[in-house]
Amino acid sequence: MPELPEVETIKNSLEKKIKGNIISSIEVLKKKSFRGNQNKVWGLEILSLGRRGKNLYFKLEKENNLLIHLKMTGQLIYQTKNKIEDLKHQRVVINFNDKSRLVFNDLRIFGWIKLFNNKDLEKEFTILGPEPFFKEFNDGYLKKILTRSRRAIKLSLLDQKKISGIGNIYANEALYQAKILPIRPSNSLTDKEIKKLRLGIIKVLRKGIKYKGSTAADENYRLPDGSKGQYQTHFKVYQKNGKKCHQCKKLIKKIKLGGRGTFYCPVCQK
DNA sequence: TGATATGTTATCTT
DNA sequence: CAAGATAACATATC
Repeated sequence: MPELPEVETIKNSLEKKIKGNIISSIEVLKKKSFRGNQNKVWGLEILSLGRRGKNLYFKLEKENNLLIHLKMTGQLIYQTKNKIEDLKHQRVVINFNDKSRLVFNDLRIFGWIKLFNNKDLEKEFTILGPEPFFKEFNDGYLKKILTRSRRAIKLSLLDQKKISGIGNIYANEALYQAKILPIRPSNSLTDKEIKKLRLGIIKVLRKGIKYKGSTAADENYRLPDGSKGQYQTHFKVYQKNGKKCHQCKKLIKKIKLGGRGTFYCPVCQK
């Protein structure tokens, strides 16, 4: 799924391709997938690209911004003029002056592109918790949000209002890295465990970015050139149920937590 | 064929 | 009242 490392990878990759491009038109093939008046941005230049949590945004001229959320199956595929090819689940197509285009392809139609002015975009971001790479995400902050809750620690990691950018894959991997069981109540973690968890989160996210995100089994995540990420080859627990733990050789277990697949080593994680 | 996968949000419950 | 739990969204795949 597109989580922080996947969206960061798409941002970095797209930046080289579309920064400075001028939008010639936007075709909305599925109404649900685009909110706002797409005609307002015709003729505007893409000044820069940014990411906040799992959100990607393009800053345009005249204080316009396109905010994009891929949800679970969204893809952003860039095609130059000699490589134009229709995809199976096209929802929005952004055409550029140089005849290249960016296709928003989304199987399940949960994802969207929204048009915002600068002020409203800022407002959208205020509800999100700090990025794991922000200074503000320190041991004290993590302790503060965890001691207030009795929910399973994994559910706290997935809460975008508390920490932004972590999804199911990286939550599972970070907890393995920190040797903490996903079902532990958030407020039961010791100071030492909180520190290990913070470092574990940062470690797996950095590794995810290094390998250009993960395209696990049955996943739709793609880079803008259509290729797959490679972090899935480094998973320690995600979708590894029934396989041996790297450290202790016992079998990785799978349970459900908050309706989501949850993977852990019953020996290494306490 | 119905269960399964998942990010976010609306809505219900404790 | 707030926090937590759960359903809903849409669709391909097994």
